[in-house]
Amino acid sequence: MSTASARAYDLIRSLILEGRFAPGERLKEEELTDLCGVSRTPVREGLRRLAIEGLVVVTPHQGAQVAAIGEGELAEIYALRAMIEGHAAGRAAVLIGDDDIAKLKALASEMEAAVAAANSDLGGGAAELNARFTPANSEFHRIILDAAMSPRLAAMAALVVEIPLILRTLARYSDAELMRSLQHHRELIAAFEARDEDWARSVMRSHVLAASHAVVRPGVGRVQPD
Amino acid sequence: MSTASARAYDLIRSLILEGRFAPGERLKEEELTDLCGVSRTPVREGLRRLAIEGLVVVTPHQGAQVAAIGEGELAEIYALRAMIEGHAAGRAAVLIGDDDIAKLKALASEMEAAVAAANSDLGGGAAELNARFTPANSEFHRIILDAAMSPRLAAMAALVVEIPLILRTLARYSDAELMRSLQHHRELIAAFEARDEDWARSVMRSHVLAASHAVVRPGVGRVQPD
DNA sequence: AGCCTCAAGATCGCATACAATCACCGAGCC
DNA sequence: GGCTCGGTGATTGTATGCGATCTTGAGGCT
Repeated sequence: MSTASARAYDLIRSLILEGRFAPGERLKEEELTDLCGVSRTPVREGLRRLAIEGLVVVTPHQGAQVAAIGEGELAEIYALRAMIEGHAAGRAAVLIGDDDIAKLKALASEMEAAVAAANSDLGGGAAELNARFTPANSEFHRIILDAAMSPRLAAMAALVVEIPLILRTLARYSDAELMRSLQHHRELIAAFEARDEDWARSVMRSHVLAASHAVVRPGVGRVQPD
Repeated sequence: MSTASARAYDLIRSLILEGRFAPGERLKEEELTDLCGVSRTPVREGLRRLAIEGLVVVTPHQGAQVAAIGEGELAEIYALRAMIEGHAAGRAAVLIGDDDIAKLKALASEMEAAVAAANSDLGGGAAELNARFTPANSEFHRIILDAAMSPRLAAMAALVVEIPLILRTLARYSDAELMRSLQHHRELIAAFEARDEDWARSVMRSHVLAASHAVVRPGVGRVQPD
């Protein structure tokens, strides 16, 4: 059995990423104690860990609150993400194995299918798209990150890949942007098969920066409607 | 008064960076309790934080041990550091204030003086050089990182700037390498005064990569003399 | 009316006690 | 003789109690 700390961490993290807590909302330790079914000690440990990962901010004697991020910060985060994931893709290009490439292909197909289903009138639309696309997309990026074989790089990525997820940004993508994203995935796979480090890095940078512009769009999709 | 957690964290971190603990050495919580003068709870918090920063590794039910890093990992860490600090220098070039530039100049002078003193026969040599140079150098890099005004970037930097310090790498620098390092500092300041983002990033990358080659030198300066 | 003071309640930080787990070691068995 | 299997000690993980600090609201003062 895993430790209670880990379970508390996972649960709180999931709740935040699912949007069950509003950005800026205060997280009281006793509340989380009830939710997690463990004592305050492991809850505190999980909270501190999340704080270092940037999902919550803790101020001494004031407790923790869900991180709230502004437009400017989001743009900066995407710039960092382009740098980190680009680097990872470059390393992955020379280190990745054929089995992982096969998995990436399957995930790319899954994402394409998800988009096709949503575009046909039968599909449920944005919600269903999100449900199918997002997990595959996350897995896609995770495989690349793991292939880079650098725990420190992975730790850095953790600092920037999850924040945008809080905002559940997918729904804002236009059709053209989604298509471009799918093409990036295929191009990335091609770069991996060619073992071309520069190509892979470049495509990944494009992929992330494109996503950035789909998300930090002035006046559209504000986090906190006012 | 600061919290006991913070003090425990600072103390353990200092001890590791000073080399009081050998890489790979196991850190028992009760030992640290005695050293820090606080209870196990804040010691544990500090340990977990250090684990995320990569200075120690903790395995469940097995406690913490000082991170031991190999040559390959070190090269990878320097590559990451070049990326991170290069990015930071680029941002800093457009954001830094004149007061910070003045501080950088003072620190550059201090480092030059330290090298000059060590090179003259009066100076105590490598040990004294280390004592004067290293703090000024750390402060130099810290100011640039702060000027970038990005807490996430700072968090990433924390993952890679401290590891090389465990190995106390300065003593291995040749005279030529030290001179080059000093020139990099001056060039960086020039790039800041010119507000040239690309120039600053490029110089910082050179600075870090040069340091990398001074450290990960095959067969020279092994961490654990055997 | 607005601001400051201050006390009560709530919450966090730390210390300590207890429970769970692991490593080490010796005895027994194949 | 080597291997496996419990027993024991040490160490970590978790829960809880107490003191410290912050927030909040009411009351009085300017």
